Amino acid sequence: MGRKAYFNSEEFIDSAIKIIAEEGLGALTIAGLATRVTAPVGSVYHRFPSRDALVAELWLNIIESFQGEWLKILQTDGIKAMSFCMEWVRNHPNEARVMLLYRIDDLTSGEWPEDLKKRAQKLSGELQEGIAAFTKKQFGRVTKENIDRTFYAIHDAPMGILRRYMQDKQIPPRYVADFILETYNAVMKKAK
Amino acid sequence: MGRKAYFNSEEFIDSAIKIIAEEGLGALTIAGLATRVTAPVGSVYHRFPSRDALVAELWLNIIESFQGEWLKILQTDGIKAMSFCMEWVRNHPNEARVMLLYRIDDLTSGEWPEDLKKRAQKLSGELQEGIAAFTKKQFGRVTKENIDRTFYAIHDAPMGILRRYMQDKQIPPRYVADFILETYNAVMKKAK
DNA sequence: AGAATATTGGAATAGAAATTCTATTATGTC
DNA sequence: GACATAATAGAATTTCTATTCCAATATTCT
Repeated sequence: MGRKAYFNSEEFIDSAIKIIAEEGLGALTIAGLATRVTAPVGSVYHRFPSRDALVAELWLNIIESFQGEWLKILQTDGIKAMSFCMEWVRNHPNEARVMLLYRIDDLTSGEWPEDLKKRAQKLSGELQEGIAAFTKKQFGRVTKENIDRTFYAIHDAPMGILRRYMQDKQIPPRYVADFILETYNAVMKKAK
Repeated sequence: MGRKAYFNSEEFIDSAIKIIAEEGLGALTIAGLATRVTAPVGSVYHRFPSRDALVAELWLNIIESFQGEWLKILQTDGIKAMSFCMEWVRNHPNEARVMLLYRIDDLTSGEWPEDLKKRAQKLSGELQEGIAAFTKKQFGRVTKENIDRTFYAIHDAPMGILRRYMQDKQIPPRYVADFILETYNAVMKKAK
């Protein structure tokens, strides 16, 4: 019961992502967001308790969507996981920009609702586990150095180059996959 | 003539770098900075026309200091350039944190004094040139893909993994140099 | 129809930080 | 010692946004 909603959370989130992707984090103001959606600011606050909550939600949505699939693929095949990574960025330019150019610490002032914190911890835990599991499969022994090695080949190096294209507002060319793959082969082949 | 200065620009810059490195960009306020240096806010504005100018200056100082030396070494030896990169980060933890975790676009609102803009353009130009020159030496032919390849091996991949340690407020272990070197050898050996 | 309520609308408020402004205080010069 | 001026001091002001608040409006339920 009650009045029919003109605006929903998703709409606000999507527009917020676009604003950040196009004009940077500083450009994301509640008033600006409302204007973009042609909604009153009250409607934004009707959906989200605070700006921080909105941004945290936005961030978690992106990471959950990317990381969930990525880690699943990683369980079966490291090389496929890297291609996925490339293609995901090519297919989700706005989300990729937000994910690759901003760290959550700088997006918000850190005053999140409790449930969002839980989701963030879960994500972080799953990433650690996923990498650890893959390290075990690949090297047998799970040492700090081996984990770092895996993290580098699978995550840091790919994200490193993709970030540059995001910064230049470009879609990464397909040949970037070669660089990533060559790195993977060189770094992951020999156990330590 | 005139009164003796208690505070100088460098002092403000250094403290600002520490604040950003330790507590994040959001923690850098003029009042907070002044307090940290036990100076009045007026003295900050006596040295810098605006917060943006201060932050731009700080950023340019860091990049000029790192990139200048790095590019010089790169002219003679790619592998040495990578070791330098590692060591620089280990030796300048605060500066490295600022350099690796923040992009200048997000540090300031973009309203810089003209001379600072010039310095930024110069830096960017030198980086492009340095990479292009190295690409030429390495591959002969300077194609877009070859440049991207060099950029990746020399810059994106190393910075990618170093960023992760900066994020965790850790000093990167020396074995990271191995990963970077293995990447370099794998990616830079074959011309395209 | 009338009651209950979810939602819109948007003006008013609050708060935090940058910036300005006006003394005041040293320091070197004539 | 008086003058010019570079710098300190820090209170007052401005600005920019998040957030609050309350009235107006639809929509469903009984």
